[in-house]
Amino acid sequence: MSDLKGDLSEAVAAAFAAAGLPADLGRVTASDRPDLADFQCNGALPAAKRAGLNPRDVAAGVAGRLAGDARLTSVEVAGPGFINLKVSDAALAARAAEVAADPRAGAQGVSRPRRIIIDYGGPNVAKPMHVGHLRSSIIGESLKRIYRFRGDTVTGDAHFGDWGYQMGLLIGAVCDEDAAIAGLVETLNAGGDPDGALPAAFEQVSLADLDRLYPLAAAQGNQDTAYRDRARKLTADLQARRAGCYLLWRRFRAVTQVALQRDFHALGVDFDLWNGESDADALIEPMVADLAAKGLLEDDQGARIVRVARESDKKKLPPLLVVSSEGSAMYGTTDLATVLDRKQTLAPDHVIYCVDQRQADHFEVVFRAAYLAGYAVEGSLEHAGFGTMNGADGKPFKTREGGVLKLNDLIEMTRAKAAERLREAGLGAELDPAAFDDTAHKVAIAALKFADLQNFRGTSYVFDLDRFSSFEGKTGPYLLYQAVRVKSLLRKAAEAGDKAGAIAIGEPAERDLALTLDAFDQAVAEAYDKKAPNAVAEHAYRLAQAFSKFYAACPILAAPTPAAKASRLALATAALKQLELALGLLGIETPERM
RNA sequence: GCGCCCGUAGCUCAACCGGAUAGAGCAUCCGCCUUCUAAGCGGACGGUUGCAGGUUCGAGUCCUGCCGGGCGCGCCA
Repeated sequence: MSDLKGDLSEAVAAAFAAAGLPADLGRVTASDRPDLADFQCNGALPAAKRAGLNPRDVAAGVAGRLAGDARLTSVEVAGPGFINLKVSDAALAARAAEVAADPRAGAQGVSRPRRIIIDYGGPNVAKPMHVGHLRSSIIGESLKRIYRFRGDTVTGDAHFGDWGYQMGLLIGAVCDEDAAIAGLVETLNAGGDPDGALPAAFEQVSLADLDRLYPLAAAQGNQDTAYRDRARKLTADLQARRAGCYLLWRRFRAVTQVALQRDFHALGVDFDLWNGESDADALIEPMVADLAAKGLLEDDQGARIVRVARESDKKKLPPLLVVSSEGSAMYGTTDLATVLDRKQTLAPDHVIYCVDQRQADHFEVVFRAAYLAGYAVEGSLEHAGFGTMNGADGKPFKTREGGVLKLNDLIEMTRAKAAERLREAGLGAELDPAAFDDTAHKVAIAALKFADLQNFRGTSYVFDLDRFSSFEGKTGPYLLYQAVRVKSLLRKAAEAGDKAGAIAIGEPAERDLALTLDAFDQAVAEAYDKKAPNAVAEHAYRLAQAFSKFYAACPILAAPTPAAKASRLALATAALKQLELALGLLGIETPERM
């Protein structure tokens, strides 16, 4: 089943071909001028250019061949050679009925499903998530759902940062602060069991400790060479699985995981794999040997590297640093090993890295090394970068106190506001406490996610607390509100025994709603192709808006005739289904009432 | 210094291979609840798309230069 736009494109393409013109120019799009037409085709302009003809004559020739199409009420040539199409109410009604009957609400799947991995470029161990982490999880989750919806087999991998220098820094910092721990680490390093039980002293280390110590240690490492060298050595010790470092690291990982799981769960973000950089560790040694065997590895300044620069590069890319002069695996090493690991375990057709745009160069280096080594097919690794979230001053977001706003605090803040708003609306008495909390949570998450996802992934944007916790206008709660109004309507209709029936289109608001329902497939396809969930967000908003206008203009339960009531109930039902599907693709859930 | 990205309404953001009159929300102002949830609907106001050239029948979109901002550039991740 294809949408009206697709059906009309076929008809217009056929008319182009019949007129001796390239059929691919017969592409139909939604009209830029809704006052003049429902759909348009601009293909006569380039066709005329190629053939050296007058574009209006070409357009008129094509229009003449479309005159008999029963779906069209008018075909007109306008401006320099646009072909304007108006579709009949009957054709719109038929399409709306298809959407109503389709579990996918009119959206098609891909013709050739692929195996996809989405790498969320996860947060680092030892650091609580702050608002900046919203983007990768929200965008990655939405992409995962969009790809899955279109028919691909998708694996989402958190890919935590848990295996680098920052771990060595933290081990050192914790030891400096607690002599007992320092002693234990030393003793265990000398000959303990890395897979043994955690010493009680290690259990005392909390996430708050790590959060407090990390920035201090990082700063110290930047200016103190001896401090840095010790951290590097501890990193190497950790990677060599010396028991003191390794067991302490396991504690770091555990306390971080608890907080991360809480935040991800609150956001409705779920990973199929909770892997981290450390999970690729076992592959590193054989991989290094393999790279050496393939002649890709060079010694340089005490480190071992793979050169990836090309003659054609505008900018000289640095090499991939595989083994540091300390013998440690680097960021790029684990990333490359992860590519290899995935090839062996999941054999993906395509991998999408949903990571901050600033890491574009890093990924280019890793991807090239992977292609050189034969760990991935050229072009199968893709960095879908996103922009940074800034404060009003254009710099990364900070609270008034100067610290970074923690994600959990943002969620709680927004949830409290949603609860207050729900109480004002009188739902405190109507819903039991559990349902009330659940609703407040859904409203808050919708507000946060939609505020982010309505922006194109690649743009950096200004984080504005008021906007993120706003419930009016182009916001998540507005979308939920429209869905909830339909649900309420359908409950009342069910009580009265009213049923949905054949769809008829008459009122302008009904036409607009039907046309908007038809545009869902295009929005999903665009989001898929461009890795841009904002296309779905935009469609969801337009649909909600079209429904709200329809709701205001066309009485449903009090429709003038039983047939009109049945038709409008069917339209409302279809709108709800598509809206909930679209919201689902954004990772937003709809409550029953609000 | 080299490279990448960005500059659109007072603010925050959109804009489908280059198409018609560049769209939303917020803010401001004016209307609409005795009828299905007013977290809503209707209307008004708001633009030389940073600047200057170029390509094109047609440029926010492509090319060149300039101005302004962000980011990256081998042992952090």
